[in-house]
Amino acid sequence: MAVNSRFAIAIHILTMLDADNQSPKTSDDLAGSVNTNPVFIRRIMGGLRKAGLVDSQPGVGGGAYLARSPEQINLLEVYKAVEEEQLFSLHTHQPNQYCPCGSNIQPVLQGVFGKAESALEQSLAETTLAQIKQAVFSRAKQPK
Amino acid sequence: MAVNSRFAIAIHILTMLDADNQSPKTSDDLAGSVNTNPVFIRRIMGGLRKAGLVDSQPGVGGGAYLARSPEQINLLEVYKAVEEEQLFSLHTHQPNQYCPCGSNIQPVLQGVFGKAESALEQSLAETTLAQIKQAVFSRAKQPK
DNA sequence: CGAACTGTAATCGCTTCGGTTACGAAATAA
DNA sequence: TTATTTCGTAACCGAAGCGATTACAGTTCG
Repeated sequence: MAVNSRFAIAIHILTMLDADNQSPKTSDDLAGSVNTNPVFIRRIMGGLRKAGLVDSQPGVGGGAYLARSPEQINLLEVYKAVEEEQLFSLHTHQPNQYCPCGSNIQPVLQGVFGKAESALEQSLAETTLAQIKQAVFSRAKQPK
Repeated sequence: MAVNSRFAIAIHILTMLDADNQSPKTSDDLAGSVNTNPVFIRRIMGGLRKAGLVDSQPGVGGGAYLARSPEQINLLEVYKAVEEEQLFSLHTHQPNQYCPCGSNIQPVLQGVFGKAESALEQSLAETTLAQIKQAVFSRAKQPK
């Protein structure tokens, strides 16, 4: 597991909010569907809120709800909301600068890694939250 | 850092081997350029050997060398030689099967994650080891 | 006010990562 | 044959990240 589970959980959460945007969902409700604890949900929600994807309200009857229409949320935004670091690691220690290879390989790696990461991100950008909900609930209606 | 540094190190190693394929390179030589320890190099070499990208020989004058021409090695092969797991993690615990969302979201996620991972892999497949060497050593010849 | 929420900090056990030591096997040199 | 060099692999260590859990202050509603 290279990319942690927060991304998958975030999509799960947003799909739940999209499925019924009439009343806010508590972190307890969501944790019940994800099968984890409410604090983990609220931590992920923090990133989603900073990114402007959800809002939430404390107090009785409070909870989280989508801040935008699901057609206007794509998976790349969700990804960036919960994953900050760049995908590929370079060397943990700086390579030998007296070696012609060691002193020049890192910029070259940055180039190919950046290109590959862009390809991944573009793929994620092609799917919206609305499409996810549609896929999930059309599966739900089918007989197993 | 999501994808560990082994991938970057593997490319570094292979570039070193490509730069001079006349005599085998010891894990000590390579560790000196990467700036790490020889055991770590040999561990990575194990994956590259299993994938048929390098061969190695023990004993005096031994070491590692490319098993194929650098034009016939692309970065996707290197990636798969050193990274086994799939890129995106799903839920750590199975989601609630009594929730219509929880019981259907994982296959949907598999779909979009697989598509994104394929886009990344295709991008990696477009670059060969020969191109990496060319980029590194054309940089090395330029004045800083 | 009291109950039901959120937001966040602190801590814990587990796993992975990379560094290190150790040692047996293979190949060459003398 | 013996000594030396090198690989291959296992074992262990410390550091870091992940997700679970407890705790608690702040906010909102009835």
